[in-house]
Amino acid sequence: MNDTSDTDLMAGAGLLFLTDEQLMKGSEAMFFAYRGFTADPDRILAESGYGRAHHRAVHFIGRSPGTTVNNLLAILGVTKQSLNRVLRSLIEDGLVESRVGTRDKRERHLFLTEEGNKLDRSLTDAQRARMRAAYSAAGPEAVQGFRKVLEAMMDPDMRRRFNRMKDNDK
Amino acid sequence: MNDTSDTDLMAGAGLLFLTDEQLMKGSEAMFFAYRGFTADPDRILAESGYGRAHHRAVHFIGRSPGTTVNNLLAILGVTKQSLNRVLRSLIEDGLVESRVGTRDKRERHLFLTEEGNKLDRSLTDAQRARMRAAYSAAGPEAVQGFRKVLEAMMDPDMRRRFNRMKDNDK
DNA sequence: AATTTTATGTCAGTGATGTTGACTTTCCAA
DNA sequence: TTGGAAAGTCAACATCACTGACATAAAATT
Repeated sequence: MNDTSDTDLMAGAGLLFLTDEQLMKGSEAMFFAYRGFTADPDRILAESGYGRAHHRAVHFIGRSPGTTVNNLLAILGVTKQSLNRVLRSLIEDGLVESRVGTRDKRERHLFLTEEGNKLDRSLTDAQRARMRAAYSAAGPEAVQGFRKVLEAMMDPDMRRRFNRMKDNDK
Repeated sequence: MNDTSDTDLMAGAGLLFLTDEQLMKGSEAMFFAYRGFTADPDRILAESGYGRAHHRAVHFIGRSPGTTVNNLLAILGVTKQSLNRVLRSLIEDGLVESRVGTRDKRERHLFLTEEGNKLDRSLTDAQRARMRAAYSAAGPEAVQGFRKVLEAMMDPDMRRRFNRMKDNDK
């Protein structure tokens, strides 16, 4: 049933020995790690009555103030109907401000209010703390490898977008 | 261990120089990478009329044949009501078999049927292909680091469980 | 033997998040 | 002026998660 084919052996500039078992463990590590990754923000969000979708919207608006709805849609990879529901609640609750574009009045530019910034900061702080702890535990070389693999795992479109988003280290 | 390799990332003994910006980029990389990570299985599942919850159940049953419902609950971190809905549909569709325990008749031991194995394989193959591609692109040292950071990012309970899962064939 | 705990299953209700489809309003640009 | 892009809205629906309440059976404990 279980093959131990020659796919275990990858030849090339860097020789890579990867068994199916190692790849499967990698997948599972990704699954469990992502759970840990979202655990702290989820707790904070639950208190505020928001979910992960709100977190993502707040995060990327805080990261790129004045971003348009369309841009946010592309980053988040959801439908405008789904995003609209989230944005509406954030705007109603006074966490996000939507300003009609000056150059193109069809566009809405999104900004965090002071209250929105407060939530953003508390979420970011929590997530940063976990990232920092994980990085510290794993060591500096591990961090480089971590980032390289994550980038390689993205869909090409998202990788391009990711690398265009802000100044890259490494 | 070797603390002298990346001076731009290292401070003294075990302390990392990590700017908030670097940590934030790490978080975003995690977010985008996870989207890529689930993209291929999601496509396959959509054709079969299943979701990620089914994927996870099928995966871990395939990985540990004979596992109990309770064990699966702990691994997946969902409520029994949520898991039950998923398991019921998988059993009804003939992908999973539930056998009453011999030693403890309260327990149900879960197994994949031939059809369940087929779905599991197609999902696993897709995810493995992406993992393999990402690993190849990132290089062998990166893979080590990737795994180390992911493990450090897990909640302690899950990390223990993850590391205990290695040879768990029951 | 009686009671409690454990393991599982089920029903009902709720909420967050996502989808498609159909439509309107606004407004830039050919 | 007309076509189409951008944004918003509404309806309907699916998935997946949650809580709470309850049922059943069997193991464990008293």
